[in-house]
Amino acid sequence: MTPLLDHLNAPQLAAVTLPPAHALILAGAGSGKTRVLTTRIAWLISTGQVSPPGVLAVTFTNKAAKEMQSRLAAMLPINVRGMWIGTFHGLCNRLLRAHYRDAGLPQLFQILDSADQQASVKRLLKSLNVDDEKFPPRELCHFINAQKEQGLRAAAVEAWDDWAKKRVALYEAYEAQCQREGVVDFAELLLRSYELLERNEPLRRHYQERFRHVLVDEFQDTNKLQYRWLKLLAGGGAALFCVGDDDQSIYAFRGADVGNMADFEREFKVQNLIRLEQNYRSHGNILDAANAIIKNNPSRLGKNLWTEAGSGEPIRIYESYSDGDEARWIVEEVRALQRDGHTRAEIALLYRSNAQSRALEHALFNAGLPYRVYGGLRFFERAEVKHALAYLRLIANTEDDTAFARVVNFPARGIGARSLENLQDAAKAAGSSLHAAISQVGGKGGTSLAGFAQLIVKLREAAHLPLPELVDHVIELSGLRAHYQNEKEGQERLDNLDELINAAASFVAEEGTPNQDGEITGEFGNDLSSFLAHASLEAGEHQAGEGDDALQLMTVHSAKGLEFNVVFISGLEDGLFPHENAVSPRFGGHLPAQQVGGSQNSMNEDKGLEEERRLMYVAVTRARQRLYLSFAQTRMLHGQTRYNLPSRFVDEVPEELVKWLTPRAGKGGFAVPSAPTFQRTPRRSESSSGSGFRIGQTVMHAKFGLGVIINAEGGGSDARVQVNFGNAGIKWLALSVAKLEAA
DNA sequence: TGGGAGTGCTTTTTT
DNA sequence: AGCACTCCCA
Repeated sequence: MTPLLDHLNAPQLAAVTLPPAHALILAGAGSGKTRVLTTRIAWLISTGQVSPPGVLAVTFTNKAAKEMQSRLAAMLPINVRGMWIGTFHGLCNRLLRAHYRDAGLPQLFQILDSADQQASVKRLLKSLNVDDEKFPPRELCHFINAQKEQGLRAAAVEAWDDWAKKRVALYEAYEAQCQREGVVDFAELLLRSYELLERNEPLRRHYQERFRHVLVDEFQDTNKLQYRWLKLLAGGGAALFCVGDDDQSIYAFRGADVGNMADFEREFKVQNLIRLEQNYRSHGNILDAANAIIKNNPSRLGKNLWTEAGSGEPIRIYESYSDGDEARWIVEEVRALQRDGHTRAEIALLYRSNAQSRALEHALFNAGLPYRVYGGLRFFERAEVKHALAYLRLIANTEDDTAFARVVNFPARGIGARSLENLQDAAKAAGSSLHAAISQVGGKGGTSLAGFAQLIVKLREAAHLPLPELVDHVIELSGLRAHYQNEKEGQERLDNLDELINAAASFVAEEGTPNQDGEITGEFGNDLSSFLAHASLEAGEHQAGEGDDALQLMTVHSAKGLEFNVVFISGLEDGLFPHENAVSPRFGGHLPAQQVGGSQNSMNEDKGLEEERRLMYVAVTRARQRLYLSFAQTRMLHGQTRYNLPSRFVDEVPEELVKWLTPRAGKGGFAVPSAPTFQRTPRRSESSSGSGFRIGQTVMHAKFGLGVIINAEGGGSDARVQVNFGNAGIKWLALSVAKLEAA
């Protein structure tokens, strides 16, 4: 056998060497999914079953795409850069650049990221005099994207009442605006290339015949449109090889549809369904805990992870009085781990929502422990960088109103709201871009607007410069550099602008097209245009301190795909994790009435809870050697102290796998008595101490079960307490009536 | 034009 | 509580 296939286990080997037919690979966490995917491609190519151009491999993140590429490069003696391996959006961009005319786009079309899209919608609402209270840009974007992800253009969207009709009209107007400006948003990349292939038969044939093997990573995260896109591309007899894990589907909230897995199996009559269940990452106890948790989800394709590694250490569970105490305990534990030889970078602190990082950061900072928080602003999303990019976008395309509006008066050059309004009116009347409208609003010499027009002309004259020099030039001439030099805290921003020049230089070095005298070459247009696409499609993972030995702080969502020797999952409290909004969804207020009521609601609740449980499953399976779970009785959230019950997910971990670091909590209740410092005098009464209860105490009610006292008022025979019963809700109870017992 | 005060929001997020 | 955003005034 080829060395390629060495060290694969039986199901992995079976998956890698499947005949060219459709296949669904159910790959559990840590089961070697990327390995199977890349080895499959390498095997197909090295055995001559397909040539590199015949392969299309899709992932969701740039990181995953790069990982796949570098692994392939190590396995194959060929240049893998020419292969079609990338993200859905990256590949669609590639397709549209190559066939921009057929797709009805200008050659140098620009890509709007989510922030650009929102700005664009906002500008649209303003120009149409639409009340943005009634149609919040954020929500409108969400609506537009959701339609596109269903494959629906405005004309195809059904609307019954005036409000819905208006929304659809705005969708249409937004489309027209984007088309005029020559920009596309993320969802548009997908939809536009889908339509291109669907409507253009020769082109579709071409690609269908070209791609013999289509491979998909993280298939459970695909949305409806992505699945249709795949079906279309594989429609010419290509073998569709989908790898995914329904138990790790945690993005339904943004349109991912696990149902695609079952649909794929049915629609393609998939004969080859292979389960990768041997886990190479975690010790047995951790896997057993994960299996036990996920088993509570009724709708699964079914899978049970196992390992040859020993059972390892027990799962450690810690109960604390407050979020602050929890954080301080973690600090102590991390110090102990360090003494035992663990490096900080191999320890992850996971939490359900970003707000929870504050307490952790506070404790880590005070303890002087280096840490790194993932998920903040990324490089290309920084304001100063976006400003510079906006100038660059105007060089590539003066019609780009989003870019124009962003920098027309930044740095300030005396173009106020008044003159901008006039300009927008003129542009609207003439159906032109803001830039083109300058000449119409007395943009003759002398005015500030004319000065800006002059600036753009000058910048465009420099377009022939090598990209890094062009970027430098733009930063200088636009006045951005001077602006930040004058700013007190501007140094970091200046550094970022310099970093942008570096980014341009390395981009050209790695992916640039040969570019003589500014001529447009290659399928991506020129360097400038492809660099701008790169900036939109890859917001820039790299952050300061990447290589440092620092604790890794992130949400469970961002931890997907990663692994660590030691994992802490903190904030395991009902309401937080599972999140209350997922379990009892608050409806946005614009849904048809019938969707809010009865069975729909509980169905939504189940769906929500199941996704939360998958999230917990993802969190648990990040750990290799040691897993800590922790929860706190009180937590500061949104400026208020909350009293939560332990997460039901804690109860779902089998007792025999657990080592309690604090006295074991009862099912759904607390074990550790509240700290003595927790004597709070209720605001509207002297005290409720005469009743024998105190705030924070866990109590038992005959009907509602276990709960925590979160507030009290009145006194003596009139004493009332507010109790959080978790599932049963939060209730005010009169102590003289309700039969409450200390639990 | 820019800063200070007032207001409202707050799950998860890649591209 | 903290942050982003808006509005208003000097």
